[in-house]
Amino acid sequence: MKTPPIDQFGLLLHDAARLLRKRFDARGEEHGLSSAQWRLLVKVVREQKTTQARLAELMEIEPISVSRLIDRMEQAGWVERRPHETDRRVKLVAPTEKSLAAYSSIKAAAGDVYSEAMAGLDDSQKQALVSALARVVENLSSDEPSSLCPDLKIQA
Amino acid sequence: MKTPPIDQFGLLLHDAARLLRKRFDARGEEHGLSSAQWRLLVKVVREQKTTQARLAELMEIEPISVSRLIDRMEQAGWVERRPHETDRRVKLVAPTEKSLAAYSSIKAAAGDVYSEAMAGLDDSQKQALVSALARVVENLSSDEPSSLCPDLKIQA
DNA sequence: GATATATAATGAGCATGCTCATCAATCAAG
DNA sequence: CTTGATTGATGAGCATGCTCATTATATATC
Repeated sequence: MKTPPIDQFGLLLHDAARLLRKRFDARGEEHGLSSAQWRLLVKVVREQKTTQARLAELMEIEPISVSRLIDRMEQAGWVERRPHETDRRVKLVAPTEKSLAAYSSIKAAAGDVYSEAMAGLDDSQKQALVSALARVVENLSSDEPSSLCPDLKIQA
Repeated sequence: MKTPPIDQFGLLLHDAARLLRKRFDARGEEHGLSSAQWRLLVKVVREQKTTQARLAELMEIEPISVSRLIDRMEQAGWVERRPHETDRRVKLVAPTEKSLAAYSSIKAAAGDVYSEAMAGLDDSQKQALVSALARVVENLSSDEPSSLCPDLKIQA
């Protein structure tokens, strides 16, 4: 296999993400959690009790998307929505016992899928891949679409 | 910024793809083509006249997804569906004049977005990123979900 | 206290992917 | 020729993201 041209970047990135998601969801039949739900659950477990707005900020998606995700996850018994003590606008999201019990085994499954995805790359290549992706995310997360920020360093 | 741990791989890949898509679609207001439609249009222009089944194979997505995409793209005047001369099951998809006229300028816009995404990476890092992504796609495209194929080489 | 603004969550509706199921047309085996 | 399997396209319905708009509550300012 030859090294692909740079202009395949978008296609490759898109396909890799889609295929990884698909693979994870296929594995997910064991636990009944989609990849999007898994990403959210990781945040919820780490934060213990969080507002939906903070989850949206952490995941860098829109609050409405969090709302829909939590709708389904609450339905499936992965998380609970509880009222805030003083601020009645807020709903605090907390993991259920079911989530905490399944957490480590799902984490292991995620690790397996990542290993499959990066099979054949050595450790330095894996590290370079993850670092480069982090740089891409950082570049594209900027508020100003045209700011190229060439001075930022990824490995500083 | 520190080098992120490997277990952020899925999150980073997902976010990078989503942000790239979002950035492209934002740029797309100039031409009225979404990133998914752009991916399909590239294939259609290259192949000139193709069946939807072949497009699905090329894009590694399901035929039904191609069908829906083409529904919208035909509506918007980017492609045409024509009957096959002998096989009445088949619909041949062809680019319109509008597509051919806009092709190069949209391609340039895509290149701009890729440049933004990979800003701050030097040429060898970009090449390594694209190669690694190609390897990931190859790993995950395999029919057998558990085949790790450790002997395949990316740069051979 | 009254009013204006900001924030948290969500409703409506769309795009892009998926699975499962269906229909029509073709091709292969007898 | 007929039966049966395969293939090309699509319908139904779901998940995950989005934008735009709305509702309810808090907070800041006059």
